Amino acid sequence: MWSPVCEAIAALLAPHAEVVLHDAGNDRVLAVWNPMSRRGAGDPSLLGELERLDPAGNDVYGPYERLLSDGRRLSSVSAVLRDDGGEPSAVLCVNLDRTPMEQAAALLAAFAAPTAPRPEALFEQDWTERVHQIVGAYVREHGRGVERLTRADRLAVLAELDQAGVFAVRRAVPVVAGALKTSRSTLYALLAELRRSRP
Amino acid sequence: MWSPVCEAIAALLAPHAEVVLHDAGNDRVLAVWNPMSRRGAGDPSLLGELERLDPAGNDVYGPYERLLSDGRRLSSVSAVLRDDGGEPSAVLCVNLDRTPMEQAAALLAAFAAPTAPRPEALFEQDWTERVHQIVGAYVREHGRGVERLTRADRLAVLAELDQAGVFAVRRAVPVVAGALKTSRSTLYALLAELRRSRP
DNA sequence: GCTCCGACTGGAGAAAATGTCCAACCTGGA
DNA sequence: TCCAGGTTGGACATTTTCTCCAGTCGGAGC
Repeated sequence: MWSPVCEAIAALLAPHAEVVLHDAGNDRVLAVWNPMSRRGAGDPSLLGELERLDPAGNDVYGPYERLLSDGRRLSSVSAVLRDDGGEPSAVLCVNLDRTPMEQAAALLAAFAAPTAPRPEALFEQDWTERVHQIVGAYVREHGRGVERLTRADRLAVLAELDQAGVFAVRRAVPVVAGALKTSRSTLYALLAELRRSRP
Repeated sequence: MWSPVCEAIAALLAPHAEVVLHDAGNDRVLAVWNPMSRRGAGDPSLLGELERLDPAGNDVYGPYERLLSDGRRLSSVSAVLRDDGGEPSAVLCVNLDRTPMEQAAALLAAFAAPTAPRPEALFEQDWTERVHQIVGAYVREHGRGVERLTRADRLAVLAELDQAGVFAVRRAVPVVAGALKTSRSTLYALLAELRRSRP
């Protein structure tokens, strides 16, 4: 039903864009045009996340940024496609490779800004939002709602969060526990495990 | 003695660069070429800072960034000029207005990155360094070594640090106290005062 | 020189936060 | 059904953060 739209979008953004269509009902990828990450009948769905992100009833998410495993950066937008009854029937994701533009920008920026320390760059004021972004990104990527994440998933998310320095912030643990819908206890346990494996 | 050099540099970087020559001995500005911030016989000197920043005996600092009150961004480098005896005799600062380049870069970057949340942008990993930068900038700007800052100065610096969210980081107070060469107690007192005036 | 005063200091201890532990409790699979 | 492994709330230990205070210091005024 939505295929033509997807194909058109894929064609329009031809060189570096991927279009993915998910089935909202059974957590499956329906089709991929111009694939960048290998996929086909994966597991994605984002209903869990959607509820959290969708208080205003807005059906378009992003553009948010994602990192491909090979380091390329994508700008992603997702849209919930609803059937006549207003129920979500599919989710459309468009991923645009940003690296080319970014390289150009970086080149120019480097001219303006010497190797030096960064601009004003104050501390992330609203790290709480940041936590949700990271968790949300993971959830979207893996198509499993927060409550359905496996232990390994949680470990992975924690690794990212830790990497991002979240736990250097005061009061971070309770917030993360909340975002991950888990208890403080468990979080500490996972964290310990994480640090044991890569200290 | 150094005037020709300064003049040459000023001329070379003509449009948007300022060159300032400080007397290292008596905390005075000797001369300014192509002034951007109004100055003439101000108070700058940075010996206090120099000692801290100069463990490796390197006499060139920066480029670091500074913010002009009108919002323009500068890339600054300073160099300690020594006399025959190896004693610091003057300090040369070159300030380059970065805004033009930056605007161009921003334009291009905006193309690559939609309005969305920022790139990777993880938490400042080394906020400690950051604290020193902020303090250092203030000290340089006001030409008074850390130990010679007035109460008001300290309050101002704290305001900046607080603004930058430093105190949301764990273990921040002792570090800041150290950087400000003051006691934890005093720091808490100042902080309380600060928050009382603007909560 | 002496006193007063406001600011600073180190240390003591309260309060809050962070981490650790554990027994009870799910939950899915043999 | 029972088991193993993971999770959980809560108690408790530890660490950090904050407050308080009595003592000190240095300058202004006498």
